[in-house]
Amino acid sequence: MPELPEVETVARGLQREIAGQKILGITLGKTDFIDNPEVIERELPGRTVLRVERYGKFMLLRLSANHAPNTNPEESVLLVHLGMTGSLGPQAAAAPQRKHTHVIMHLSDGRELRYVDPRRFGRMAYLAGETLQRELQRFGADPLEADLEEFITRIQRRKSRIKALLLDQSVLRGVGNIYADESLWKAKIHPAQLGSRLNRQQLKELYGVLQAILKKAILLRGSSISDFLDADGEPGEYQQHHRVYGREGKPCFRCKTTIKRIIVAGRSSYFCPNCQKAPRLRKRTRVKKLRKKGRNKTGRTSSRRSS
DNA sequence: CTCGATCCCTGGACGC
DNA sequence: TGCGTCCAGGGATCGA
Repeated sequence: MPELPEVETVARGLQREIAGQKILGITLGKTDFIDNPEVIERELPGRTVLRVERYGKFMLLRLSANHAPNTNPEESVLLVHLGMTGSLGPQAAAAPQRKHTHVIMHLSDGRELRYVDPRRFGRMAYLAGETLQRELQRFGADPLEADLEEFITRIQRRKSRIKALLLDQSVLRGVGNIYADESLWKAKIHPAQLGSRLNRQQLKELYGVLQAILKKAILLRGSSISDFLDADGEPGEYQQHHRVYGREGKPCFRCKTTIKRIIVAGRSSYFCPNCQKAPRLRKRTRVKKLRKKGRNKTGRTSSRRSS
């Protein structure tokens, strides 16, 4: 599942491999994950891939201006999200086509840039100008670029569970389930803790470990679980450094307590119940009080319906 | 604003 | 061997 380090790895590989290549033509398979397939077919041919960047979990293929008739003349972008199972990489034109190959870009050096995605949870879109700017503005800060103060502000101004905040791409762009759990374990913060209840020291710690973990993972070219491969078809190695993710039932690396899995924000969350203390829940206290006094001031203390 | 539920989709794990 | 069932999960959407 490509998150920030995996996408960074693929983007760097593509930058090295295909920057400068001209897209001569494009062949589409299934297109239900593409915002505007007909625009892609019209706009991409004739453009050169100037460079490849990462933006959160997206890759931005910066494209040259186009001078073909009836096309957008400005520089523009092909936005690619790998979803859960997507991959994007150059192949020899003669290489056998993998199942679930949905986009083939024919490059000027004879190779093909192929997008393969069995589940089609990915996304592809051709964007330019104002539309592109608006799209990019939907996302929060890059965790490797944000300074400590911005990180703290972004977490504290929302009142959600910290796990949900780390996964929310409008808060921070690029963090997914693996690196959220790994960071929370390292910082000894329970995933269900409210972000607004974390103190400055905890947030400083979380900020530091998140950056360190992401940087280390990038050095190791990401985590290859399920079937992640980089642009060269090579697996990453960071999965060997996971401390909690996917380790339900196994001993905590710090204290040997059995790692547990719960659902937070609709996602599996692995944590150590000893190192990462559960937040105090205090939601039912009002109900208790009312019951003790024998009355029902709000009329909502029971879930029973009157009709 | 935030929550949970639901959907998208396929392959892999598992049970019989 | 071959079915059926369940599940994973990033993100969009919807109703509460």
